[in-house]
This record gives sequence, C-alpha cells and structure tokens, in this order.
Amino acid sequence: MDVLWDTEEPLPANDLRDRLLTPTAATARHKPLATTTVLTVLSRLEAKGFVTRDRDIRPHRYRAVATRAEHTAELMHEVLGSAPDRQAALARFIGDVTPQEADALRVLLGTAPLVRE
Amino acid sequence: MDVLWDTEEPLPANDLRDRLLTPTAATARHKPLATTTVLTVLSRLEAKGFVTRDRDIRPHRYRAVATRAEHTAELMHEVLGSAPDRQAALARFIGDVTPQEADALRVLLGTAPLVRE
DNA sequence: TTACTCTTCTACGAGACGTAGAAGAGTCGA
DNA sequence: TCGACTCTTCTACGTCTCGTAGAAGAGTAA
Repeated sequence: MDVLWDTEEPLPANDLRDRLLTPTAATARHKPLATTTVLTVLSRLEAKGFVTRDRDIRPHRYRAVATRAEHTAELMHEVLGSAPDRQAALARFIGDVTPQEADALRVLLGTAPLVRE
Repeated sequence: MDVLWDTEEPLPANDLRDRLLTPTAATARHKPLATTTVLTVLSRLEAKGFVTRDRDIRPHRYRAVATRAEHTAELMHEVLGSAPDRQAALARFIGDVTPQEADALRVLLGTAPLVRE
C-alpha cells in the first residue's frame, strides 16, 4: 500500500497517481488508479500519521512524514518491542544478517570490522 | 493473537485454553474462551505455519514451530527485507537501540564466527 | 452401543484495505 | 460575476483477516 508512497518529496495527488504508472522500480503499475482512490489512500495514511499535507497550497502537497528507511526502522523496533525478551530476539536477528550487513553493523557500532579473507 | 501461543511446549488445546486464564505475565485473560475458539485459532495458525500438531495422539498436541525469539527475528527480517535500501534501514534501526542493546550487539558481532561460507 | 470428549465446519460481526463514484469547494479566465 | 474545470471530501462496496463460538461429526473408553 504505502510502497507507493516512498517516492519522497511533497507532491500533489495527481502527480503521485501518475508516478504510480511509471515503472520506477517495484512501484510499477498495471492499471491506472482513479485519482480519488489515491486521495482516499492518502487520507487514510494521513490519519495514521504516515503522511502530511500542506493544505495552504491549493492542490494540496503530500509528503511522507518519515523516509522509507526511518519507517522500516520504526517497524522493526515495533516488532522487537513486542517480544518479551528483546535481547534474545535481537540475538537471533543479527544471527541471520548477511556477512556484509554484519560488517556494516560493526562499523555503525564502532567495532572494528573483522577482516575476512 | 498468537501472543497466547508463546507458552511453548506441546499442549492439547484444552490445556492451552486453561492457560489463557492463568495470569502468566501479559498472557492474562479476563473472560474464558470457548474451546472451539482456541481450536479455530490454532487451525489458522497451523495453516500459516506458525504451529504444528501431532495428529497421532488423540487429544492432538499443539506446539509452536518457532520460539518467540525466532519468530520475532523472522518478522524483523521480513520487515527489513521489504525495504529497498536494507543498509539504510539497518543504520536507522541500530541508531535507535538502547545503549545496553548496542553493547550486546557488539558482543554478538565480535564473537559471532563469520563462517557462513 | 452408549456416553462423553475432541475436532472440524460453518458463520457472524468488526475493522482494514483497495477501489472508486457523486457531490461539494476552490480557482481562474472571460 | 459566471461558467468551466480541477481538487477534495463523503460515502460505499467487495474482500480479507481476526476474534469468537455453535452445531455436528469423529474417536474412544466402558
């Protein structure tokens, strides 16, 4: 649903609808959506706090409250938060990341990336 | 829903129902559930692969396929996988973990054998 | 066979979603 | 000011998932 949204930037609804037709990565569309459909979805997203709009400019401009990455991170925290034992869940989680990601994490955490041949 | 489930161990449905009444942590219940309700939920969970049952023993024994931690970790990976830029999402994610968790992660990453070929 | 326990089938209400039509509000040129 | 046209809001419908559970069928022990 909001996969559509992460095109970032403040856009009027119509532009957004048009973009859903352009094969921009996985956001490609088969069938054109009615503008009202896009508006409805946007309103719902706004109600949920995922989107804000500028009501001063007439064709309201919509924009995502958080970037895709932020949103994903938030969701992950939400999931993690639902676990009774966060540590255990975290442990399993990082046990399954790719080696590259593990390296990236080490860097982010300030740990020297282990050298691997 | 499956918050109920993570009591682990293979149990017959009735036992499970009874446990939903015992104030075991957050799994406390107000109103007793009908056994059929529990059965229905279990069947649905089974259909989704979260639960298996032993159909040989007569009062079928149900048990979780994964532990709570595994399940949480899986969900997190699922969320992460849905992001176009995993690295960015990961970065934001660890940017928000508690200091204690960051420490735990350092340990996990430092000692984790990087064998995965 | 009977009585009793479990399981499966079926169902209903609530709420989220995808989709969109109808009607109302704003805007801008003539 | 008055259309003509563009946007937005309201309302709605079908589909799903979920929580909940009754009715009826299958198994089992005596």
